[in-house]
Amino acid sequence: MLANPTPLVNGEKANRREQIMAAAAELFAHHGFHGVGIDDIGAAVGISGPALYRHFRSKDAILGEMLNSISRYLLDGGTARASQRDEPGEVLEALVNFHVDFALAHPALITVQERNLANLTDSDRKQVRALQRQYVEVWVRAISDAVPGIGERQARSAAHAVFGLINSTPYNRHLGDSELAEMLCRLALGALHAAK
Amino acid sequence: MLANPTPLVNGEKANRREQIMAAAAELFAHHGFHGVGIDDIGAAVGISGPALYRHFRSKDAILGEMLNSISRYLLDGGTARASQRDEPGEVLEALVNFHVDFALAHPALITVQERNLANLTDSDRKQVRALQRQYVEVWVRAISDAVPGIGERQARSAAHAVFGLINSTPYNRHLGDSELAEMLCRLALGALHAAK
DNA sequence: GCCGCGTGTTAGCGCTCGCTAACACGCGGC
DNA sequence: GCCGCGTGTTAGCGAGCGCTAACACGCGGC
Repeated sequence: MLANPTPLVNGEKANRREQIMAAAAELFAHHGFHGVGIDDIGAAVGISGPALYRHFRSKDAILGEMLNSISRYLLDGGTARASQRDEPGEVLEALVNFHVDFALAHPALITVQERNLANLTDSDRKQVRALQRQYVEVWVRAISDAVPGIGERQARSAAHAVFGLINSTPYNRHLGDSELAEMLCRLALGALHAAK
Repeated sequence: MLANPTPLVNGEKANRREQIMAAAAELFAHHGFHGVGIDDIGAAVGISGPALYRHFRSKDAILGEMLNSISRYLLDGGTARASQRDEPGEVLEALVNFHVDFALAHPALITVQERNLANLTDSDRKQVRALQRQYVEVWVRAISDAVPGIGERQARSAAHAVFGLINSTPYNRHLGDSELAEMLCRLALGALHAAK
């Protein structure tokens, strides 16, 4: 699954840029952007610090590209799934499944995206914010359609809350992957059905 | 409400230590522990950098005391509320209300506690982790009692997920406080009732 | 009236950080 | 066979960090 033309992160046979981004994601998730040095990232992929500048313009650029590709992946996946279904309940369920799958497969990316927005360049942050806003809009529409009588602001709040629920995967290592996926989907849908 | 003998954070007439911790919390929440300098914290309370060392042994100590007092506040409040009720459903509801109130009143503290565990001293981290574990246990017991047939591991997972849901307050500024509180409580309880 | 103490200041040390410079080296194409 | 290019190395820069040192100053108690 998630077999991408330009794989988001796989850390296997990926080219150097992707290998670096994967390693950086783990480090940023654990220690925070400012807590990770250029040398740490280099060491994590078996080269030494300054060699990174053959692949990225700066340390900021690594984070920028990382958050941009995460946000774009979520937005593209979300809009695709939302447009493939007709039944409002099915759209919501598909979105929940999609987000849960991502959060389970890439907890480090979830963590970085949640914590490190403030460390982006102004222009990078603007781009990422725009993508995130659009992704939230997909959810807001789906929730508004599936939960009769809910207001738009309420739907937006519920969306953020459910993101928080699903994005708990980095702290949530007590169940097997498939069991956890099922649990998170059930909790998310249970929450949304109680939203109004 | 929250009228504490040793107020957690109030930023008003508090003594210097608490004033500093409140300012540091906001800064850490926004920029991350390593993204905030001693001079920034000083400036935020109207004194200059090194003067902080009259009140705290080190920058680490500020974070350590902050996270410790948050964790202790949650644990104490949680155990108190859990022991004041008998009906399982009421216990859970009281815990949800308590956590929601805290998350709404102190979004910056929520953010710091979520993101900066890794920046603690080893001994501080050990203490905080222990408190957090106990707090989770309070929830696990409440969930196990209120949701018939749920396993302990499932209850623990659900607890973490609901923490994520409630702790979305830092991103969730679209509703008024009381409306948001009601929404979060409803979502949290809706999720928990769907847990099994 | 002085002294000690609590709390503030500025200067500056030592270290680490992001990043650049200068150089090394293997490989594919003419 | 050489040359250029992609990708790596180490040395070192300037800036910023946490923290200490040395000093200033007002206030309450003897």
